[in-house]
Amino acid sequence: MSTRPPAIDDRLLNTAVDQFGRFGLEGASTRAIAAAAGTAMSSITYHFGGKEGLYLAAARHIAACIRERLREPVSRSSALAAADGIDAAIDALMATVDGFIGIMTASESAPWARFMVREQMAPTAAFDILYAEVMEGMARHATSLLMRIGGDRLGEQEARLKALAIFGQALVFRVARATVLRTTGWTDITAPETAAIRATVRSHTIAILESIRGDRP
Amino acid sequence: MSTRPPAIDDRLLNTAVDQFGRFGLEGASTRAIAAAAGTAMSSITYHFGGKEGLYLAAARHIAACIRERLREPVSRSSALAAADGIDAAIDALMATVDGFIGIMTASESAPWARFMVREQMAPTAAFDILYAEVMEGMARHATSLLMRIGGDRLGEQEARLKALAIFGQALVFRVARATVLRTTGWTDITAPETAAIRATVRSHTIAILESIRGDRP
DNA sequence: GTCTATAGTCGGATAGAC
DNA sequence: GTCTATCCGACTATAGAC
Repeated sequence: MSTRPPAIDDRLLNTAVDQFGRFGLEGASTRAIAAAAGTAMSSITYHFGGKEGLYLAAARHIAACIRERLREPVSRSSALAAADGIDAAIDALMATVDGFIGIMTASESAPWARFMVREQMAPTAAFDILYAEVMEGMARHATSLLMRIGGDRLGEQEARLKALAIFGQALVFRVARATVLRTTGWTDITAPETAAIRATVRSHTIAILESIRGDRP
Repeated sequence: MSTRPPAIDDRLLNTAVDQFGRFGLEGASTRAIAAAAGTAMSSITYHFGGKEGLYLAAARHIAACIRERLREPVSRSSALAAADGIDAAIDALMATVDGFIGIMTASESAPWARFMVREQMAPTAAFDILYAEVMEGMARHATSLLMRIGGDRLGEQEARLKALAIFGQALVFRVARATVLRTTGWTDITAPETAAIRATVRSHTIAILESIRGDRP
């Protein structure tokens, strides 16, 4: 069985992520989504039960795409984290941050991000899906690594805030994309720009982690 | 002249920022905005020429609010930056970051952020207004301070990326608010939570700036 | 499963009363 | 300046042909 002709519900999901991300649940129109997916509007009713069902399915679709994209960095990070010692924890955290930078700079994440940020700032039931499937795991993983690095000098809540701030350094390059392009003069973020971002965020993160390590009494 | 009863166009602007931020330009309805502002829909036509005019006016309104809120931190930072030396530049940058954290944690920035992030990820003419009035100045200011701190070891483009990443640490606490609340267990971000965020971002930023200073040959 | 046709609601713009 | 009344297009949902 070839995978060439995408099933109609797959095409609906992809266009739904795009349109809902741009215009929101009430702003997007099922007419436009169906038309862009090359089908009739009533297909949405048939496959997803209606507009809201399609919206939640779009959230699950995004979560699955991100998990797929994170699979390799996460397993590499976990392998590194299996070793003992603070250096292993640092390497593991850097691998996770690298994976996150990869997503934030990839062009495919643009529609995901529009959808997700909307949910972050005005959450609906879709946020529960996204949090449980994507954010929670990353936050837990990064927090536990930071606590290993910080030892007993670092409380769990402090570690959580540090993890959020560290990821924020990469998040800005997706979420404030228009400002990034204007200030840098870039027209797009491709391989060389990603390398520059990676170098910046890596050096910052190393500086932050060294300062945690250096905080020992 | 008292300022007590807000003029109808002021009420329209505030509700417009909220509704456009939540639902976008096409998702929000002028009927709903007018109703929430306590007036007739045709007032929007009269005062702003239509839906699009109101949208651009909302962007200008946000820019004015943010500039007002940044006035004091910016002048403090500029005063600190007037002194010679790297330490003065570091103090000035920290003051700017502090001001930015203040906005990102303030509850009043929630509607501004919804509107602005939407423009960042799918820019319209409103982004030109926001960039020119708000982002450009902050980016330039922070970049020039970073170049003073880095000396000739730091290129302008590097400094720009560093500025973006540093601000990203604070941005995440507004833009990924739902995730922040879930992972920390907080129900809101008020004074004590802001203090914790401030401590985290300050310590990270100092570590980053020290690493730049330490990069000298 | 996918389509067309239809019903009922709500959208923005505009004209005109006051 | 602010309101009400009206126009017409676009929306979601649903019924039913094939």
